[in-house]
Amino acid sequence: MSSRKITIEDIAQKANVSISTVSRVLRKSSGVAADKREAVLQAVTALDYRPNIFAQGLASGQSMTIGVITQNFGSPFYDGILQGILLGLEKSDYSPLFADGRWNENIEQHALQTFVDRRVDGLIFVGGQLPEADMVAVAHKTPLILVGRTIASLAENCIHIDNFQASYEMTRYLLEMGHRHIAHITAQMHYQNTVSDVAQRYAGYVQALADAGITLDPQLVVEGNMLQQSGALAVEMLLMQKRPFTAIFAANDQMAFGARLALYRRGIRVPDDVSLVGFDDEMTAAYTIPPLTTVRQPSVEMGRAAAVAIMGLMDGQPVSQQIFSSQLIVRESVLRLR
Amino acid sequence: MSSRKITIEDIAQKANVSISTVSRVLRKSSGVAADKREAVLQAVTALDYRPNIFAQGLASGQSMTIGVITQNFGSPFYDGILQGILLGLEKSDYSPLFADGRWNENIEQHALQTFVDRRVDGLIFVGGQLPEADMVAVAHKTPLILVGRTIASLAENCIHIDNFQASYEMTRYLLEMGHRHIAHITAQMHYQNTVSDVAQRYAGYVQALADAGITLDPQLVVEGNMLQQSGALAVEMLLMQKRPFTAIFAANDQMAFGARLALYRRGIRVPDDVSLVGFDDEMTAAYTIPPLTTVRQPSVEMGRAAAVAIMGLMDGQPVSQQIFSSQLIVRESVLRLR
DNA sequence: CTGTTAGCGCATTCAT
DNA sequence: ATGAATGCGCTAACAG
Repeated sequence: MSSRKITIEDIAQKANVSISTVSRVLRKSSGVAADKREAVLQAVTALDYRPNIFAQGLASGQSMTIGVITQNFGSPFYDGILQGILLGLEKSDYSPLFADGRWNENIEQHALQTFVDRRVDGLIFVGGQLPEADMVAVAHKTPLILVGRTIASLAENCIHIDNFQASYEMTRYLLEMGHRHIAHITAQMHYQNTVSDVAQRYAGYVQALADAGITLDPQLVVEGNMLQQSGALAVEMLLMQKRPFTAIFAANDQMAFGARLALYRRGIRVPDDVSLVGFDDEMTAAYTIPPLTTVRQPSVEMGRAAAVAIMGLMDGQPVSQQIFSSQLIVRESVLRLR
Repeated sequence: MSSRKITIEDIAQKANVSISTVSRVLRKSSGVAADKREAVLQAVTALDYRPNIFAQGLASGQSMTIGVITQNFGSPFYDGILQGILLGLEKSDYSPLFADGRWNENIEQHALQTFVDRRVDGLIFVGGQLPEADMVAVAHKTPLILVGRTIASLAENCIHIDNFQASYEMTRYLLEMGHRHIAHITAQMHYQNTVSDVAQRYAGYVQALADAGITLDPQLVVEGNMLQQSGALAVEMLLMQKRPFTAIFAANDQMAFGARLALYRRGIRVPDDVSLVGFDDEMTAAYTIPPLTTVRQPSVEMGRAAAVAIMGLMDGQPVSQQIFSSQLIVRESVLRLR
């Protein structure tokens, strides 16, 4: 039912030029007489010509695709980044290819291999588990940008916020609201993908307390795994210790949600009895009861920046490290102590 | 720094066979002498040969990719489906290509065009806005599977739950709990020949009421757009009408979250003053205050089924419609009326 | 069973 | 500025 695929040759004929001329105007390359260019363009639309991407790739070596390796479709923060990447690439000629590493190094490695096979022109890692050495090796062969993860030797290629600073500010906020006993729900610091982020958030919390002349109470620091349920467990642990506290600072919103539920189960009111804050400003944070005070990372903007950066890299432009600023989102989950 | 790309020819030489023999063993096609096959395989691993996907595509016309058009990275339900698709494709030779239609027909159309240009071998739509006619036209040219949306003339290609039934059961549940005035937050149900999921949910609600001998009060049905905020607005509208109701059934969890917040703002307790239920069982539904009663769709399984189905289609196997069963998840957001 | 050959559609020298 | 020719790496007849 479908008419034969129309090729560059068809339009060359219709425009009374050679195929190379057609190729030229399509590739926007060197000068072509205005009239001929016009004729070509006309033929293109007239015949609804669609270049064969395989032929293009074969002949040029470029795929016009950029590979994006994420860790978890469904994680609001990461999804924001994906949206940003999509937006950033929207009006370019590049298409993104996505893969989900699922927090698993082997799967990630496999995804990477697939991308290499598919000859992606550029690579964006959103988070990631691969060892630094591997990343450096990859960066050596393919333009690469990292979002939400920082690797010292690839600092130029990283896009992220200052987690230490953001955490410091959040803790300061709590202190200013009169809180003195602030619990912190963190996560394994050696869990690679989140290591830097979480560790820095912990460090910011510690520093803010220190600067306020408050001695850190190790018992008020409990460890979760970034998922909701662990936030609930963390609260249980906190409660069991019978160590008084008036506020809980969870290293991410998901754990804050879990904490919120555990408090509810215990009949502990938020923020009346205990204040609660998170980190990430997930979509639902604004719709929890009460709305959660948290830190917003400009994920969409970061994603878009990643897209722009990778295109720059592929164009051979030098890239510079980009640190975005975060924003403290004050909502109603914190009580001001008198 | 990179040694010349090694091609099929290199391994042909090293294995002392012709390139076509190499191609044969790689393509797993017709018989090849065991020893030669072995030699080829050995050479392949020895040289770490990677077929050029463009050349393959150009010569064979196949891209070994399947395009997935979703509507919203970040929506838990859809993301579950994506995960399932990823799982289902994992050990096949196909790679998924993703695009986000963002509930916008134009963007979706654009994504589709991109996929066509990239010569995807199959297409999976997760939800979608495209008119039925377009979908049928597409299905005519490319194997296609639809998840989370039902189109009558493409019934065989659809994977979904029985939304009518699930909604009916949810409404029955509310009725059994003693509720008589049940408000429903729905969404636009456009496209004449297409009964959207939302429309079916509405229908199930209506039918359950009818079967219980209750006259539908049109004022208790308000329309949102599936996003949180619209759920909040819906509640405001409901409240303004001063029509009494004891329960709210939102067509999806996101709107239920919004509704929850609006109720909180008005000082209306859940479930003490009004019960609230949603649909989809999003991740956070279990962590809202109080935990939300909702309907679970087996999204991951559905995604996997989609992957299997599309591969079957591409193999020319006949496909049969698949209806998954949903599950009513009873949590604490519903009060039993005496 | 296996080698030879002819394209697949386009980018790119190389001439003109 | 433009046309002709070459080849990208591989698959698929086509012969043996």
